Amino acid sequence: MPPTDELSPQERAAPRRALDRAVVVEEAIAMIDAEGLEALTMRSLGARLGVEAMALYRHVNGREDLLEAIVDSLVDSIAVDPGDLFEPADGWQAFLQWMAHSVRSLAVAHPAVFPLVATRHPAAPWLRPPLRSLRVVEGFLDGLTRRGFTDGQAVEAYRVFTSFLLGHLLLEVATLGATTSPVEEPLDEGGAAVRPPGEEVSVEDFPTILRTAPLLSEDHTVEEFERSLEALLDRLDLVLSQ
Amino acid sequence: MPPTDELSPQERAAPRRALDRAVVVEEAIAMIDAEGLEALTMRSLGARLGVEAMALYRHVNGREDLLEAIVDSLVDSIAVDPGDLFEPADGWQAFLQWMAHSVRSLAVAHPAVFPLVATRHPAAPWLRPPLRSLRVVEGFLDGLTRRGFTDGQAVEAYRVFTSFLLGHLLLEVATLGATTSPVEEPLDEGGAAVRPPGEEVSVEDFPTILRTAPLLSEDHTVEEFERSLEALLDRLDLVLSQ
DNA sequence: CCCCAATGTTTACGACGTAAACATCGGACC
DNA sequence: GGTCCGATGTTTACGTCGTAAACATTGGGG
Repeated sequence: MPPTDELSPQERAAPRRALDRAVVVEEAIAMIDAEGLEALTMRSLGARLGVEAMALYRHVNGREDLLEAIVDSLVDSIAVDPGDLFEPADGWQAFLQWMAHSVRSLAVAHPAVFPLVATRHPAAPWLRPPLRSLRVVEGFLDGLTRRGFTDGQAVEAYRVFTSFLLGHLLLEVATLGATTSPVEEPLDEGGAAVRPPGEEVSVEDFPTILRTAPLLSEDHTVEEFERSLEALLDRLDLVLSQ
Repeated sequence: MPPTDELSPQERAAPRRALDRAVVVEEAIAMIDAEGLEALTMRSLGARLGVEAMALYRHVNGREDLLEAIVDSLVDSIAVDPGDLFEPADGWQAFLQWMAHSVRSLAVAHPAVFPLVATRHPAAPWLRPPLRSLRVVEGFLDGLTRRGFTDGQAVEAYRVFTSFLLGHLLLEVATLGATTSPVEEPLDEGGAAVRPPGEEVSVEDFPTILRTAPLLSEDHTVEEFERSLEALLDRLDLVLSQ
């Protein structure tokens, strides 16, 4: 091979990568992870990539399209059963466990982006977050029907499964954001519409909360996820066997 | 009584109500219901109230505070067991059913606001959306402990209950938004980064989706909610009895 | 060699949230 | 009854946002 293949001058010194759609999206995700959703701005993302804001418009059709692409990118990283990893004989329970943990690891890896995945309107009304891509839904339904579910059962499982994932993971990333977030706000401030100190509400007025406070502040997100997943599988098992 | 008590001139002719925090918040909710979250602007809300944007700042500490107040207002409308409506003897199942439907009616009444309730960071990390007010949590925990739950069981029930409500209701309002929303976007547009027509992805490439499409597009949100709620109660029952 | 398509920049505009100074006005108090 | 004041709404202004449009640059193919 010819030696002309060496690094070109700007490849050596350039602190900025060549821009394309994938790079823009990837860097946007990294930025949200690092500084939060509200910090993602066309201008700031451009700056992060060493480029003016308008340069991004060559690769992305505006901010909305960028957010859409971010969501798509994350959802496409969900590992649906590869087919050769699990034999159908492994059972649908293992299959669903695998999928659940795949989605959960996505959420935990990008807690600040997950609310976007959860709340943006999907392309079709029957595409339910967080399993909101055709590829993933196809994999889900196919995986179940190949393991003995009827079409109706698979679709019903899709519905309860998405509800389960959405509820648990949204709450999990919320607590994650709370413990990691920049700083705890003082929650009070001299201002216009603040309550007069006489009628301030406080935890003191709620005896049951006060009593259970130590329990409430324990973090059980992980076990909770596992046990609720188990419960869901049990429930599906019951529905299947009748 | 003296006749000076009659309507003052501006009360007769004024199309705008007297402003205060409650009115501002109430009108903001109405506006979101009518035109969506992104249509809520300080300027537009002011216009709707017949007032300049800056007038709102007398009653609300900026946009963030307004959104917070909207969420608080909705959450405070959740009817927790009034205590005289249910006797403890009615059982915790009826109590939880009551609460679940109370929260659900809130979500259905304000589908465009509910995502706000679901995703905004609560005041404390253990305050889980959508049951994110001290009053509601106190009512929840007290209601259960007065019906035989231990503190630990009540707190665990709080966790699974919030996950359940969040997942189901967020998905329900999403479909509601999809069927009600202004207009279905064309989803494609001549533009920069559109796929070349050769490698367009389409539902046609996903046989299982294609086959189950009629099932997928059926709307079962109501029965799904009821049946999942039943399943959750059964599960709690099991945990209780052991 | 020249030209053009792709890529990034400059400039500009309107909408947004909000700080600050100003205007208005109805009741409390002497 | 006049005078002041606090509450409420308005005006003006600034910085930031998303983005349209025109322009500059540049590297590879005829």
